[in-house]
Amino acid sequence: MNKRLEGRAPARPTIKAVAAAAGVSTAAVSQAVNGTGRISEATRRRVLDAATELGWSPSASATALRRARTRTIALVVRRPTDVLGSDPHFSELITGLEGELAPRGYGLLLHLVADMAQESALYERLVAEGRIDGAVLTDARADDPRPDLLRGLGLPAVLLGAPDAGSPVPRVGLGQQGAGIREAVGHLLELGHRRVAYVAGPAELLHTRLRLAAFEEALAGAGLSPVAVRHSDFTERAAVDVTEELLALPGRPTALVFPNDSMAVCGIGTAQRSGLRVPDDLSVVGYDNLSLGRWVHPRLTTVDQQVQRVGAAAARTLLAGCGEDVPPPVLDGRPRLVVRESTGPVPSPT
Amino acid sequence: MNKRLEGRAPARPTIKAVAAAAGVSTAAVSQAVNGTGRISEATRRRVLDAATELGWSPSASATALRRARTRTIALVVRRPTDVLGSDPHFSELITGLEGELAPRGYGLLLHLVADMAQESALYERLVAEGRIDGAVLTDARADDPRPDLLRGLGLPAVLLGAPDAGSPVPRVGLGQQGAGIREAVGHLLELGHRRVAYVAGPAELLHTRLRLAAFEEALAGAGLSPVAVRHSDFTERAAVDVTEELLALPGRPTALVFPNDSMAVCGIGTAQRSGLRVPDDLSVVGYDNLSLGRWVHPRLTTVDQQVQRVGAAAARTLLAGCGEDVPPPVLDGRPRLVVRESTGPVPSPT
DNA sequence: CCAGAATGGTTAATCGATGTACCAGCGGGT
DNA sequence: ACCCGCTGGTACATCGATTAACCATTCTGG
Repeated sequence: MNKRLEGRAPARPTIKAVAAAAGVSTAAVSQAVNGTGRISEATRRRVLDAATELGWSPSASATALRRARTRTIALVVRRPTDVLGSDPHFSELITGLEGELAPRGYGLLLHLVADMAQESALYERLVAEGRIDGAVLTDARADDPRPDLLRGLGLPAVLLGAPDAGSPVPRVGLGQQGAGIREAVGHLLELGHRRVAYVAGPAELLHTRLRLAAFEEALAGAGLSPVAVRHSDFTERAAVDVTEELLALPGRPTALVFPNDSMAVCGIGTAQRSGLRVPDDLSVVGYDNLSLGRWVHPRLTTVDQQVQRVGAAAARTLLAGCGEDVPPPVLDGRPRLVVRESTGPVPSPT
Repeated sequence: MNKRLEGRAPARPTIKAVAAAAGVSTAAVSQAVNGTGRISEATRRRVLDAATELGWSPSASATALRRARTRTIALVVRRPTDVLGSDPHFSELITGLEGELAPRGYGLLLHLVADMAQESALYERLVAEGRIDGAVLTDARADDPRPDLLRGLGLPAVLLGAPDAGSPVPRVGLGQQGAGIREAVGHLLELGHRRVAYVAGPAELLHTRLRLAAFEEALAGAGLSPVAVRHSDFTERAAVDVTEELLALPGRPTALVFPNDSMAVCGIGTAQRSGLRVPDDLSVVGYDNLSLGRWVHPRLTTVDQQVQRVGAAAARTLLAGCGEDVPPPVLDGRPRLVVRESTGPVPSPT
């Protein structure tokens, strides 16, 4: 054993080795593996056997260079500080994406950034370096710079959110985004609630606006208006602060609607801490339908928006945009309320 | 406007374009940006200016091919089914990794697999394709095939867990893994608990064993032994089932220790549902110190193992293994108990 | 029996960047 | 004047795979 060679990475076989082993040219190997060109079934099999024999797979870098395709998709997560609150959301999304990407040999490149400026700069760099074939954009903003940016860069992308034909990049998401919130409000109204408050996400996010509009509209349909609306940054900290503030209001709301489940759980905790019982004294509605909500006490009433399925659909749309031949995604349905234990009849006024 | 060109991706500038713009050869450009070779400061600046002018960055594929380096690290998440329970853990880990990788131009390639067989196969493929420079291994097993596999493949890797000099790949983690659990048991004993049960993670995971050993040892130190020990698969579902079972035991435990915070929260919910008050009737300890635990009711007593810092250290170790010049990670400290509200004095026997 | 078309490959250029080997020019020592 | 060494660059092979263009056989039909 040569000391210098110890711990050295074993040299990977190249297409040349396979060609030599199969007794053909490298071109033949390439054609055999890719199913292009004209190769007899017999040599094709010889080549494939040689390839598996040597444990060869085409070098991703070489292929990427030649074909100008990396088979890599970017997912950039933008989080102001340490917003772990909205993360289970991303876990589900990633699960959905991976389910479609992995079988086709695509990889998911994950990046974390602090703000939109960094995010834009990152896309520019990734494109300039030719590192990715496409990008999944989350957290659509009302005035989102990314679709135009990526279109300008020529990078395929999908934006998560309600479908919209006019967008520079395709949008993928359940239709009738407001439906879940409308259903939630309907549910609360049926239970007799009249004083309902809304904890919203960051005002610049598109879904925040859509849901808030749906919320106000649904209340207005019953001749009511929100007790209060507060925007938040999705942190659990904010959930607690806002909840405390809302519960201290003169005409204390009897029901609270949150923009995600983590916040709803924290809201419940805050209410309980201040001596209120959920749902006896206060009803709480979440959003996302995380598995956590099914097991806490009380079990969380929430809106299921099928993030995982949306992720899968987004992946398919994106792959199609990358020239891949995939069945077009079917994404029917809409956000639906899941009624559990955190909502109940309005407390009788004492 | 030619119809065929509409919507076409704009051609990215190459090193040739930059060379032409600066009036030098491509070799000069390469040397200028890499700081290698012998280039006068004047031309160096001319080249750099031309590069920024054209918005050029070296093609990642070309560089990867030439240098056999991709500047990409893999993180493979293995989850049997849909274990979102342990995911906030990964969010923290990823945050820690990204903090070190991104500034050095490294990307994080994320993959999800169902089991160890798939995970091993995935590494083999990623290496065969030359897609990655290194890998972060989580969830160390007692008899883990990955260190030997990756060493055999010649791929730099780090395994998260207690440092261990004898391992085929470096291990990064807080020392004294059992310290947190020991502290937790000590805390419970001080509160007067004598009947403590332990909900463990999957038996095949190394940290499960370490923590369990620490748990039993700490109890033994007080002349006690666990009321019961149950293994689980980290799902919230399991948390509920196991909790129900433990609470139905003849000599019902007065304290429960869980392997992560999500499960602990679900355990609390289950106890509450069956009419027990936490911590009055039952004390609960979690693990991980997720932000969620700080806000639920009751606030969760848990063990902080600083996943984010461990992630940063792992990234540095890995980068060093990839030949990058990084300051060696410093990872002092140990898992520490964070006492909050979910633990209290043992209920007086009625 | 031969033009013309399949069939089944091969040769060589190419993708974009890197790095070694080489060269032109210039100043200085003798 | 001549050789040496230094500075500042250039030419070209190379990384591993893909692909257009081309060539050698064998069939096919008239």
